[in-house]
Order: sequence, then structure tokens, then C-alpha cells
Amino acid sequence: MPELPEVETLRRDLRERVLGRTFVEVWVSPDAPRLVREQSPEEFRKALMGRRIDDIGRRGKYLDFILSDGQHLVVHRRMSGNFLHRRDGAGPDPYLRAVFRLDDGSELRYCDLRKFGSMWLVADPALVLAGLGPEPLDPGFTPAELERRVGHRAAPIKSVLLDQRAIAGLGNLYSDEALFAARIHPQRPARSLSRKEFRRLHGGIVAALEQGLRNRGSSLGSSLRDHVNLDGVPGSNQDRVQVFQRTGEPCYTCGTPIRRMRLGGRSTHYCPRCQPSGAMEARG
DNA sequence: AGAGTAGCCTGTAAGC
DNA sequence: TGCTTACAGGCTACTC
Repeated sequence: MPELPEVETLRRDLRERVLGRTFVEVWVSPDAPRLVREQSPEEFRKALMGRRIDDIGRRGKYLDFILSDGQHLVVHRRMSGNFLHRRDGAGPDPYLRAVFRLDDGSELRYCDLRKFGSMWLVADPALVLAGLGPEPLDPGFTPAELERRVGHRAAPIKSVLLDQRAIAGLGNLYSDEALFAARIHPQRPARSLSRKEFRRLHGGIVAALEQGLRNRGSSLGSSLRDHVNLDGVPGSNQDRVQVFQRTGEPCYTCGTPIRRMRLGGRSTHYCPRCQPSGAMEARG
């Protein structure tokens, strides 16, 4: 699923490929009525035509295309959204929901099997992005900042990590990986964590995200459903995860079978030995 | 205010 | 074999 490393990988690839290009035609599938949020498909098309892509940013899991008229095309891929960059005349792609033809003859195609993805064309991106928590890879994101933002909450730490208002960009995979790296049980109430544990958790979050970035993201399902790059190629971080979707397989650190539990409505994976829940062990 | 959960979607896999 | 059910998870909207 696209989390921070997958969206950032896409942002970097898009900058290489489409920066400075101009939209010459835009099509939105009538089969995706919820994709464009702020205007009708026709208004969306007219507003984009002739606009140039001046820069591409990211905030949490949102992409931000900054256009030559000052407008922002903000995109969230949710679960199964992918951009593909195709030359003119390339064959069809399944689950195609929108096409952006560019002035070099290429096409930016948006494919999304589950149709959860969203696009907003807005003058002020804060309309969409306000309320997001800090960027976990920014230098200003420190263990103290993490503790200040979530240290009072009674919910399980795993649920809090998924809350985009607390920290922007973590999803199910990188939350589980960060907690394993920090040796913290996912069910621990956030407010029960010690200062030392917040330091470990901060390090775990940064390490999990940076590993994902180094491996160009994680791609777990088939390429039709999960993250791929502009050429349809998956990332490789799924081969390096420690706990995510490894239920029953031995922990790489201690050999104990990885367990799965349900938390915050999500599957949660952890090592019961490396991530102890008891008060005695938690002090470690 | 904070916590928990149904619903949005579609495809895959497990169970009977 | 073929049907039904559970599951996958980011986010919003809703309830308590």
C-alpha cells in the first residue's frame, strides 16, 4: 500500500519524468465518480488543460503537483492507486481511471483497482492537508516532539501511529516495522511509554521509513493491486520486512513465530518475545 | 475529546 | 465444483 516511502519514491520519479511538461488533454473515467473531489470531470479537465507542472511535492501520503497558474493538483492513492508513464500509443492498462496527456506525447495514466483514490484541484493545498501531523523524516521531528504529540493518549500505540493527525505518512506496514525495531508491543497504551521507549520508537520510525525509501517501497500483492513505479515495476522492501505479514514465520532476531492480532481495525504483526507487553519486560 | 467501527471498493483465498 | 464469507487497508463519517 502506498505509505510515505512509496509516495516519496513516486514523487522523485515523477520529477525526473514530467517536471516542466504541460497538460494537453485530460480524461476522467465515468466509472470513477468519486475520484475528482472539488469539481465536475469537465471543469477539472478545462482547468488543467494548458497548465504546466512546475514542481511536485509530498505531504504525508499526499502528492502535490504545483501548476503554472498557482493551482495545486493534490492526489491521494489510498490503497491501490498507481501512476504509470506511457509513451504515445502504448497498449491499454487495466483499471484505468484517468489519463493526463502531456506535451511531449507521453501519457500519465492513473490506475486504481479499488477506486478509493482522490484528486483535489485547489488554490490552497491546506484545504486538503491541514490537520496532518509532522513529517517523520524532517529534522524537526524529534523524540521529544513524538512524545509531546502522542504521550498523553490512552489508545494502543499501534493505533496512534496510524493516526495521520499524530504523524503523517505511516500506514500499516511501516507502523508494524517501526514498533518491531523499537521493541515495543503494539498494544501498549501510548501514554505508558517511557522517555527511553519514545526515543527507541522515534529511531524505529525513521529507520523503517528510510529502509523503505532505499528499497523503492514495498509491494505486497499483485502489481495490479499494490505499489508500482511509473513503469509498473514493484519495489523490493517487501523482501526485507521483519514482521509485516510474516505470521507464523520465525522472527529473524530470536526465532519465535511472528504473531498477528487485530488493532485499530487492522492486522498487526509482532514478535511476542522481542516486543514484550508485560510491565516487567516493558521497562527494558 | 478521544476511542472504536462501518462503509467505501474489488479481487483473492479459505471454508463448506 | 461452486457458492459464501473473510480479508486486505487509508480515510471519512459516525456513534458512544
